[in-house]
Amino acid sequence: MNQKSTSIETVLGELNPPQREAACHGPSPLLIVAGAGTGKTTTLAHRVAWLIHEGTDPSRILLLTFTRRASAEMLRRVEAILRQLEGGRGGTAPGSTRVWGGTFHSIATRLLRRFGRMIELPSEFSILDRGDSEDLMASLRNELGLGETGRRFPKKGTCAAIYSRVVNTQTSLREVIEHAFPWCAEDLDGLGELFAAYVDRKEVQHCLDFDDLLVFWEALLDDPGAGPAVRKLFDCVLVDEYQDTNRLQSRLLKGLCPDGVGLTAVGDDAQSIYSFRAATIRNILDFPEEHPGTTVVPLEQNYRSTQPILEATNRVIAQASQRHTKTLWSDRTTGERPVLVNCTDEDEQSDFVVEEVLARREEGVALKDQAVLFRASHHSLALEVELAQRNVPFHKYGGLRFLETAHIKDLLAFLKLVDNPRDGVAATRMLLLLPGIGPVRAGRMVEALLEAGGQLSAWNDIKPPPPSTEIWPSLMTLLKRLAGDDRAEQNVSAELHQVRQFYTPLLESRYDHAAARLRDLEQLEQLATRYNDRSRFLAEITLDPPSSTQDFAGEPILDDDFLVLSTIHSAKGLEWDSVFVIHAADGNIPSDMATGDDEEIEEERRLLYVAMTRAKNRLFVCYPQRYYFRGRRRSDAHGFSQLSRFLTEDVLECCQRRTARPLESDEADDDSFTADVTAAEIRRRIKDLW
DNA sequence: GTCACAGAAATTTTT
DNA sequence: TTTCTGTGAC
Repeated sequence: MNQKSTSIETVLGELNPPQREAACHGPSPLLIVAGAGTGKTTTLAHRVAWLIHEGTDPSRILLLTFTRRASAEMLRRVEAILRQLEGGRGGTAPGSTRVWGGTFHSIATRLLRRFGRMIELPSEFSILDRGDSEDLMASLRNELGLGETGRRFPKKGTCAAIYSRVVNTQTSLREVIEHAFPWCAEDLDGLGELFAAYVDRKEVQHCLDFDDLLVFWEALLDDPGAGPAVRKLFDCVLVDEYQDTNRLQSRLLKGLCPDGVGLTAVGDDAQSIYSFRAATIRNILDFPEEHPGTTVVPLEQNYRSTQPILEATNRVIAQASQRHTKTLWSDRTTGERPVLVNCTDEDEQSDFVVEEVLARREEGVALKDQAVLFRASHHSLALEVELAQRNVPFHKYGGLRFLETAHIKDLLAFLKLVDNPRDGVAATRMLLLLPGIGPVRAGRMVEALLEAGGQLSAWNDIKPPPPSTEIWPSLMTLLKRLAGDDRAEQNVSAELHQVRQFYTPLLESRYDHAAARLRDLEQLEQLATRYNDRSRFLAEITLDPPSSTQDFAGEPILDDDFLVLSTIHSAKGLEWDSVFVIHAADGNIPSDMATGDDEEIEEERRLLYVAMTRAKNRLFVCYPQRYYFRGRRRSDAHGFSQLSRFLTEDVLECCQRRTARPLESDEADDDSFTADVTAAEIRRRIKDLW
């Protein structure tokens, strides 16, 4: 006993006073306002460990995080602390804490599978990812004839975005359209009709989309039977990244902890960057009113960055209009000031980044400890080409996911259909792969399937169109084998293998670069070897898709070193020794797509703030002065850009300024370079004569 | 009904 | 560069 309390003291001794106050706070509601790099993860991990140490049953703790990766990291640290407390006397093996950890969506899935029946939801449901929702919207739009009004109807992606916003903000369709999608005002009625059909169809098909997971979780909490049962599961609920939750999510917390007892939220209003997903900064600002008796603990000591970097980032965020004021400070007072890098164009920017990254590596900073951050996924394309040419390994996070590529979705459609034969989205996708089957025929076949209550045998008597007569029986055999009872001992990977054998010839006739795509399929198969439960595999891969190609490769090789390329959104919560923010020009940050109103612009400011605060020791902010308009006839057409409006004089005072062009180049080099440009220019001008 | 091709249009961030 | 829409052949 005595020895144990000594060691908890030692463990807590690693924390500064506010961190410690937060970690050891009692059961009343707690809001930790944690600035960038202030040891938020450490504090939260210590809090969980402290709760367990104080006697809370780990399986009665719910830890909600933004990604599953964040959840895994947090639990790993909790376990490490617990092991420390036990003095290595065993007991806390990795993965043994049994804390409920995951994203809102994955926890929703678990709860709904278990309690869904109490609100008349089938426990066997499939999850539609964003692309699936869009596909369903598209086919319903055609069925309803909404595209035939002469004017063009909003695209499927826009429809899905509007729908999701309505659900997540819990406001009326009219309001959402007026505020966020004014150009769709004329389609108000059509959209209403479409959304009604969408809701009905999901019900018939036993499918839930991402938003449904949250909506039905709330329904569970509101239900007189299920609500208390769910609430009874948890003594403590902790939420990370609270600034990026939406109204619906805050209501879920209220439903879980109506009186706020056992509730902890952690976040930083200055880092709220997900309003496009209906996240609202109001959640964190209003938390104390929503949960009376809240203790607010601010964390302001930054352990990540040097003071010179913080000075610049503090000035970026100081211009924000509404925020919970806090000034971050660090006792790492020495260090280089951030560098503003002036590049003539994008190629020079890429050059600069590659050179500088390699120079850092020479100094002993591994590639893995360096990152290049950008606003939009395509901003890194030129850099990717340059890195590939110079054999610099890199991983890219964010942007188009592996799972969203057509061939992967094709392969998974077979499995999804077998898993839930009512899943019309999967069925349609699969059927369209067959020659001679188009949207009309596929629609009829799906209808027949649904009428038969999802019995695949409904297709036994189908007469396929001539081009598919040969392949049809083998498809039916495949589906029956996958759906058969003897599959109990089958690994998901083995199932995928069977599908792949059937699918390969279809893929080869349908897509270019078949070899590369087939490799992807093999990797997916590899990934699936860890799963024996098909439903779980499908749910997990949908809710938490592998975020980079490399994630497929299983265990990372230890000496594998690579540069990180990431969208700013995907960089949330992470940190690197050296950070390069590229394309810091107006139009990119803030994005031209997001300068509609002041709130959007404020969010773009926070985005730049998030990017810059990822850096520990070195920070480079690059901007190309000139952009070429690619693709069109005149290859020399270009425009000049302005430095991002958020990098004001005030901020620049804290920075060094540099040009990307190497200064050491002697005059001869300079001359030859100029001559080169001139020759190219002359050639272009000659071409322009035609 | 399906498919292949052509031309036009749009183009962020993600559970 | 991808995605959508329209057209015409089978």
